[in-house]
Amino acid sequence: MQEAVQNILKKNQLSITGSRVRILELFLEQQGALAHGDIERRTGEKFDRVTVYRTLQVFLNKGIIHSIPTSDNSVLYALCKDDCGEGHHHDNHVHFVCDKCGNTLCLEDVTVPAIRLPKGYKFSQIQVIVNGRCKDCNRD
Amino acid sequence: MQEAVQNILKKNQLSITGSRVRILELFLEQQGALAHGDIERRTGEKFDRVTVYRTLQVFLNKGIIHSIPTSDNSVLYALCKDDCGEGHHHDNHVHFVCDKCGNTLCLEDVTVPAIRLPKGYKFSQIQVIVNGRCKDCNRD
DNA sequence: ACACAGATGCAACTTTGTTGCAAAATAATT
DNA sequence: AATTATTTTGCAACAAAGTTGCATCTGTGT
Repeated sequence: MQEAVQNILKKNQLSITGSRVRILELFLEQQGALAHGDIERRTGEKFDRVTVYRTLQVFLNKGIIHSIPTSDNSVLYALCKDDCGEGHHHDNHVHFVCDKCGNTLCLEDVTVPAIRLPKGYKFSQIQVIVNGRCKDCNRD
Repeated sequence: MQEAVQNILKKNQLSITGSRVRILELFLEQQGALAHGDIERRTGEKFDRVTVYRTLQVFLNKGIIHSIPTSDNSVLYALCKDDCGEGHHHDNHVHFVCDKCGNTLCLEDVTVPAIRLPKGYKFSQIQVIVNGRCKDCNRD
Protein backbone atom coordinates (compact mmCIF):
# COMPACT_ATOMS: atom_id res chain seq x y z
CA MET A 1 0.00 0.00 0.00
CA GLN A 2 2.67 2.44 1.10
CA GLU A 3 4.58 1.49 -1.97
CA ALA A 4 1.61 1.76 -4.30
CA VAL A 5 0.97 5.28 -3.08
CA GLN A 6 4.56 6.34 -3.57
CA ASN A 7 4.61 4.87 -7.05
CA ILE A 8 1.59 6.85 -8.08
CA LEU A 9 3.13 10.06 -6.80
CA LYS A 10 6.49 9.41 -8.41
CA LYS A 11 4.95 8.45 -11.71
CA ASN A 12 3.23 11.81 -11.73
CA GLN A 13 6.33 13.72 -10.65
CA LEU A 14 4.79 14.89 -7.42
CA SER A 15 6.77 15.29 -4.26
CA ILE A 16 5.90 12.85 -1.57
CA THR A 17 4.24 14.72 1.25
CA GLY A 18 2.15 13.80 4.23
CA SER A 19 -1.14 15.05 2.93
CA ARG A 20 -0.79 13.54 -0.52
CA VAL A 21 0.15 10.16 0.88
CA ARG A 22 -2.68 10.17 3.39
CA ILE A 23 -5.31 11.26 0.92
CA LEU A 24 -4.23 8.74 -1.67
CA GLU A 25 -4.36 6.05 1.01
CA LEU A 26 -7.93 7.03 1.76
CA PHE A 27 -8.91 6.56 -1.85
CA LEU A 28 -7.17 3.19 -1.99
CA GLU A 29 -8.71 1.96 1.26
CA GLN A 30 -12.26 2.71 0.34
CA GLN A 31 -12.88 1.81 -3.24
CA GLY A 32 -15.54 4.43 -3.76
CA ALA A 33 -15.95 8.11 -4.20
CA LEU A 34 -15.12 10.70 -1.58
CA ALA A 35 -16.31 14.24 -1.14
CA HIS A 36 -14.04 16.96 0.05
CA GLY A 37 -15.79 16.87 3.41
CA ASP A 38 -15.28 13.13 3.78
CA ILE A 39 -11.58 13.59 3.31
CA GLU A 40 -11.35 16.31 5.90
CA ARG A 41 -13.19 14.17 8.40
CA ARG A 42 -11.32 10.97 7.69
CA THR A 43 -7.96 12.68 8.04
CA GLY A 44 -9.05 14.01 11.40
CA GLU A 45 -8.63 17.59 10.29
CA LYS A 46 -4.93 16.94 10.38
CA PHE A 47 -4.41 18.96 7.24
CA ASP A 48 -5.54 22.43 6.48
CA ARG A 49 -8.68 22.74 4.43
CA VAL A 50 -6.77 24.66 1.83
CA THR A 51 -4.23 21.87 1.53
CA VAL A 52 -6.94 19.34 0.89
CA TYR A 53 -8.45 21.51 -1.82
CA ARG A 54 -5.11 22.00 -3.45
CA THR A 55 -4.17 18.37 -3.21
CA LEU A 56 -7.40 17.31 -4.87
CA GLN A 57 -6.82 19.91 -7.56
CA VAL A 58 -3.37 18.54 -8.26
CA PHE A 59 -4.65 14.99 -8.39
CA LEU A 60 -7.38 16.08 -10.79
CA ASN A 61 -4.93 17.80 -13.10
CA LYS A 62 -2.65 14.80 -13.13
CA GLY A 63 -5.57 12.53 -13.85
CA ILE A 64 -5.06 10.52 -10.69
CA ILE A 65 -8.63 11.11 -9.67
CA HIS A 66 -11.69 12.28 -11.54
CA SER A 67 -14.75 14.16 -10.38
CA ILE A 68 -18.28 12.88 -10.38
CA PRO A 69 -21.28 15.13 -10.84
CA THR A 70 -24.08 14.76 -8.33
CA SER A 71 -27.49 16.34 -8.24
CA ASP A 72 -27.17 17.61 -4.71
CA ASN A 73 -24.40 20.05 -5.35
CA SER A 74 -21.58 18.04 -3.91
CA VAL A 75 -18.59 17.10 -5.99
CA LEU A 76 -17.30 13.61 -5.49
CA TYR A 77 -13.86 12.38 -6.38
CA ALA A 78 -12.82 8.89 -7.26
CA LEU A 79 -9.59 7.20 -8.08
CA CYS A 80 -8.90 6.46 -11.70
CA LYS A 81 -7.85 2.96 -12.50
CA ASP A 82 -4.08 3.11 -12.59
CA ASP A 83 -3.80 1.21 -15.81
CA CYS A 84 -5.16 4.16 -17.74
CA GLY A 85 -2.82 4.82 -20.61
CA GLU A 86 -1.40 8.15 -21.64
CA GLY A 87 -4.13 9.12 -24.00
CA HIS A 88 -6.92 8.05 -21.74
CA HIS A 89 -9.15 10.93 -20.75
CA HIS A 90 -11.54 9.26 -18.37
CA ASP A 91 -14.19 10.49 -20.68
CA ASN A 92 -16.86 7.96 -20.35
CA HIS A 93 -17.83 6.77 -16.95
CA VAL A 94 -20.72 5.05 -15.36
CA HIS A 95 -21.14 5.95 -11.73
CA PHE A 96 -23.39 4.23 -9.32
CA VAL A 97 -24.79 6.02 -6.30
CA CYS A 98 -26.46 3.89 -3.68
CA ASP A 99 -29.62 5.50 -2.36
CA LYS A 100 -29.30 3.70 0.93
CA CYS A 101 -25.68 3.81 2.05
CA GLY A 102 -24.76 6.75 -0.11
CA ASN A 103 -21.68 5.05 -1.42
CA THR A 104 -20.69 6.03 -4.87
CA LEU A 105 -18.62 3.92 -7.11
CA CYS A 106 -17.21 3.87 -10.51
CA LEU A 107 -18.44 0.99 -12.60
CA GLU A 108 -15.42 0.55 -14.80
CA ASP A 109 -16.57 -2.55 -16.54
CA VAL A 110 -19.95 -1.25 -17.59
CA THR A 111 -19.77 0.30 -20.99
CA VAL A 112 -21.35 3.63 -21.70
CA PRO A 113 -24.07 3.09 -24.24
CA ALA A 114 -24.26 4.91 -27.52
CA ILE A 115 -26.66 7.83 -27.49
CA ARG A 116 -28.34 9.29 -30.51
CA LEU A 117 -28.29 13.06 -30.31
CA PRO A 118 -30.47 15.43 -32.31
CA LYS A 119 -29.09 16.83 -35.52
CA GLY A 120 -26.34 19.40 -35.13
CA TYR A 121 -25.13 18.17 -31.79
CA LYS A 122 -21.70 16.66 -31.28
CA PHE A 123 -20.60 15.06 -28.07
CA SER A 124 -17.18 14.89 -26.52
CA GLN A 125 -17.91 13.06 -23.30
CA ILE A 126 -20.74 11.15 -21.74
CA GLN A 127 -21.28 10.53 -18.08
CA VAL A 128 -23.91 8.27 -16.66
CA ILE A 129 -25.13 8.44 -13.10
CA VAL A 130 -27.14 5.49 -11.94
CA ASN A 131 -29.02 5.67 -8.67
CA GLY A 132 -30.27 2.59 -6.90
CA ARG A 133 -29.31 -0.06 -4.39
CA CYS A 134 -25.83 -1.45 -4.30
CA LYS A 135 -24.89 -5.08 -3.87
CA ASP A 136 -24.51 -4.82 -0.11
CA CYS A 137 -27.67 -2.86 0.55
CA ASN A 138 -29.78 -5.16 -1.58
CA ARG A 139 -29.64 -8.05 0.87
CA ASP A 140 -32.46 -6.86 3.11
CA MET B 1 -46.96 33.35 -21.45
CA GLN B 2 -48.50 35.16 -18.49
CA GLU B 3 -51.30 32.71 -18.64
CA ALA B 4 -49.06 29.68 -18.94
CA VAL B 5 -47.19 30.73 -15.83
CA GLN B 6 -50.36 31.22 -13.84
CA ASN B 7 -51.67 27.87 -14.94
CA ILE B 8 -48.57 26.10 -13.74
CA LEU B 9 -48.80 27.78 -10.36
CA LYS B 10 -52.50 27.12 -9.96
CA LYS B 11 -52.17 23.51 -10.98
CA ASN B 12 -49.65 23.08 -8.20
CA GLN B 13 -51.71 24.98 -5.65
CA LEU B 14 -49.15 27.68 -5.22
CA SER B 15 -50.06 31.27 -4.60
CA ILE B 16 -49.27 33.60 -7.40
CA THR B 17 -46.52 35.90 -6.26
CA GLY B 18 -44.05 38.19 -7.94
CA SER B 19 -40.98 36.07 -7.51
CA ARG B 20 -42.63 32.84 -8.58
CA VAL B 21 -44.09 34.39 -11.68
CA ARG B 22 -40.83 36.07 -12.66
CA ILE B 23 -38.69 32.99 -12.09
CA LEU B 24 -41.07 30.77 -14.00
CA GLU B 25 -41.02 33.27 -16.84
CA LEU B 26 -37.26 33.06 -16.93
CA PHE B 27 -37.41 29.33 -17.33
CA LEU B 28 -39.99 29.60 -20.07
CA GLU B 29 -38.11 32.30 -21.97
CA GLN B 30 -34.83 30.49 -22.14
CA GLN B 31 -35.40 26.86 -22.83
CA GLY B 32 -32.35 25.70 -21.00
CA ALA B 33 -31.04 25.22 -17.53
CA LEU B 34 -30.42 28.00 -15.05
CA ALA B 35 -28.20 28.18 -12.03
CA HIS B 36 -29.24 29.98 -8.90
CA GLY B 37 -26.81 32.76 -9.76
CA ASP B 38 -28.24 33.18 -13.25
CA ILE B 39 -31.65 33.72 -11.77
CA GLU B 40 -30.46 36.31 -9.32
CA ARG B 41 -28.73 38.20 -12.09
CA ARG B 42 -31.56 37.95 -14.59
CA THR B 43 -34.09 39.20 -12.07
CA GLY B 44 -31.86 42.17 -11.38
CA GLU B 45 -31.53 41.27 -7.71
CA LYS B 46 -35.09 42.32 -7.35
CA PHE B 47 -35.81 39.45 -5.03
CA ASP B 48 -33.98 38.44 -1.92
CA ARG B 49 -31.48 35.66 -2.32
CA VAL B 50 -33.36 33.66 0.27
CA THR B 51 -36.57 34.02 -1.68
CA VAL B 52 -34.95 32.65 -4.79
CA TYR B 53 -33.61 29.68 -2.87
CA ARG B 54 -36.98 28.98 -1.36
CA THR B 55 -38.81 29.43 -4.62
CA LEU B 56 -36.53 26.96 -6.36
CA GLN B 57 -36.99 24.57 -3.48
CA VAL B 58 -40.75 24.77 -3.80
CA PHE B 59 -40.60 24.25 -7.55
CA LEU B 60 -38.36 21.25 -7.02
CA ASN B 61 -40.73 19.69 -4.50
CA LYS B 62 -43.70 20.22 -6.76
CA GLY B 63 -41.81 18.73 -9.65
CA ILE B 64 -42.06 21.88 -11.73
CA ILE B 65 -38.32 21.91 -12.20
CA HIS B 66 -35.63 19.32 -11.72
CA SER B 67 -31.97 19.62 -10.87
CA ILE B 68 -29.13 18.63 -13.10
CA PRO B 69 -25.86 17.28 -11.78
CA THR B 70 -22.72 19.02 -13.00
CA SER B 71 -19.09 18.23 -12.40
CA ASP B 72 -18.13 21.73 -11.44
CA ASN B 73 -20.11 21.94 -8.29
CA SER B 74 -22.91 24.11 -9.57
CA VAL B 75 -26.50 23.01 -9.43
CA LEU B 76 -28.55 23.69 -12.49
CA TYR B 77 -32.30 23.72 -12.68
CA ALA B 78 -34.47 23.10 -15.67
CA LEU B 79 -38.15 23.12 -16.33
CA CYS B 80 -39.91 19.83 -16.54
CA LYS B 81 -42.09 19.33 -19.54
CA ASP B 82 -45.54 20.28 -18.37
CA ASP B 83 -47.19 17.29 -19.92
CA CYS B 84 -45.65 15.06 -17.31
CA GLY B 85 -48.36 12.92 -15.88
CA GLU B 86 -49.05 12.34 -12.23
CA GLY B 87 -46.89 9.32 -11.83
CA HIS B 88 -44.00 10.71 -13.76
CA HIS B 89 -40.90 11.04 -11.65
CA HIS B 90 -38.53 12.72 -14.05
CA ASP B 91 -36.37 9.75 -13.43
CA ASN B 92 -34.53 9.35 -16.62
CA HIS B 93 -33.06 12.35 -18.28
CA VAL B 94 -30.46 13.10 -20.85
CA HIS B 95 -28.85 16.47 -20.35
CA PHE B 96 -26.63 18.18 -22.81
CA VAL B 97 -24.01 20.68 -21.70
CA CYS B 98 -22.36 22.75 -24.40
CA ASP B 99 -18.65 23.12 -23.79
CA LYS B 100 -18.56 26.38 -25.69
CA CYS B 101 -21.57 28.46 -24.73
CA GLY B 102 -22.17 26.66 -21.47
CA ASN B 103 -25.84 26.25 -22.20
CA THR B 104 -27.41 23.21 -20.69
CA LEU B 105 -30.53 21.63 -21.96
CA CYS B 106 -32.74 18.75 -21.35
CA LEU B 107 -33.00 16.42 -24.31
CA GLU B 108 -36.47 15.12 -23.72
CA ASP B 109 -36.77 13.16 -26.88
CA VAL B 110 -33.58 11.20 -26.49
CA THR B 111 -34.21 7.95 -24.74
CA VAL B 112 -32.02 6.82 -21.93
CA PRO B 113 -30.36 3.62 -23.00
CA ALA B 114 -30.54 0.42 -21.05
CA ILE B 115 -27.50 -0.22 -18.90
CA ARG B 116 -26.35 -3.59 -17.73
CA LEU B 117 -25.33 -3.40 -14.12
CA PRO B 118 -23.19 -5.96 -12.28
CA LYS B 119 -24.93 -8.66 -10.32
CA GLY B 120 -26.64 -7.53 -7.15
CA TYR B 121 -27.19 -3.96 -8.25
CA LYS B 122 -30.64 -2.52 -8.81
CA PHE B 123 -31.21 0.87 -10.29
CA SER B 124 -34.01 3.33 -9.66
CA GLN B 125 -32.96 6.21 -11.83
CA ILE B 126 -30.48 6.93 -14.56
CA GLN B 127 -29.15 10.30 -15.56
CA VAL B 128 -26.97 10.94 -18.56
CA ILE B 129 -24.85 14.02 -18.98
CA VAL B 130 -23.52 14.60 -22.43
CA ASN B 131 -20.84 17.21 -23.02
CA GLY B 132 -20.09 18.60 -26.42
CA ARG B 133 -21.05 21.27 -28.90
CA CYS B 134 -24.62 22.34 -29.29
CA LYS B 135 -26.40 23.02 -32.56
CA ASP B 136 -25.65 26.74 -32.50
CA CYS B 137 -22.01 26.49 -31.52
CA ASN B 138 -21.29 23.88 -34.13
CA ARG B 139 -21.56 26.25 -37.05
CA ASP B 140 -18.02 27.62 -36.86
C1' DA C 1 -63.40 44.27 3.77
C1' DC C 2 -61.37 40.99 6.97
C1' DA C 3 -58.91 37.27 8.84
C1' DC C 4 -55.87 33.63 8.03
C1' DA C 5 -52.25 31.12 5.88
C1' DG C 6 -48.46 31.47 3.41
C1' DA C 7 -44.56 34.11 1.25
C1' DT C 8 -41.10 37.61 1.69
C1' DG C 9 -37.13 40.26 3.40
C1' DC C 10 -33.87 41.09 6.82
C1' DA C 11 -30.20 39.85 9.85
C1' DA C 12 -27.22 36.79 11.47
C1' DC C 13 -24.85 32.77 10.78
C1' DT C 14 -22.65 28.38 8.76
C1' DT C 15 -20.42 26.08 5.22
C1' DT C 16 -17.69 25.94 1.19
C1' DG C 17 -14.25 27.54 -1.68
C1' DT C 18 -10.34 31.01 -3.03
C1' DT C 19 -5.99 33.98 -2.76
C1' DG C 20 -1.51 35.95 -1.12
C1' DC C 21 2.21 35.32 1.52
C1' DA C 22 5.55 33.77 4.92
C1' DA C 23 7.23 29.52 7.03
C1' DA C 24 8.22 24.75 6.53
C1' DA C 25 9.16 20.57 4.13
C1' DT C 26 10.89 18.14 0.03
C1' DA C 27 14.00 17.53 -3.73
C1' DA C 28 18.18 18.59 -6.19
C1' DT C 29 23.07 19.87 -6.11
C1' DT C 30 27.48 19.99 -4.62
C1' DA D 1 25.98 15.29 4.61
C1' DA D 2 25.22 20.04 4.15
C1' DT D 3 23.37 23.71 1.33
C1' DT D 4 20.56 25.68 -1.99
C1' DA D 5 16.53 25.82 -4.81
C1' DT D 6 11.88 24.49 -5.45
C1' DT D 7 7.41 23.00 -3.74
C1' DT D 8 4.14 22.56 -0.52
C1' DT D 9 1.87 23.91 3.57
C1' DG D 10 -0.72 26.64 6.97
C1' DC D 11 -2.44 30.92 8.31
C1' DA D 12 -5.29 34.84 7.72
C1' DA D 13 -8.37 37.19 5.40
C1' DC D 14 -11.76 37.09 2.23
C1' DA D 15 -15.64 35.83 -1.16
C1' DA D 16 -19.36 33.10 -2.37
C1' DA D 17 -23.08 29.93 -1.46
C1' DG D 18 -26.57 28.33 1.37
C1' DT D 19 -29.50 28.12 5.82
C1' DT D 20 -32.54 29.60 9.81
C1' DG D 21 -35.66 32.36 12.79
C1' DC D 22 -38.60 35.90 13.03
C1' DA D 23 -41.27 40.00 12.12
C1' DT D 24 -43.71 41.98 8.30
C1' DC D 25 -46.17 41.96 4.29
C1' DT D 26 -49.07 39.87 0.50
C1' DG D 27 -52.38 36.76 -1.63
C1' DT D 28 -56.47 33.99 -0.95
C1' DG D 29 -60.91 32.56 0.61
C1' DT D 30 -64.94 33.96 3.12
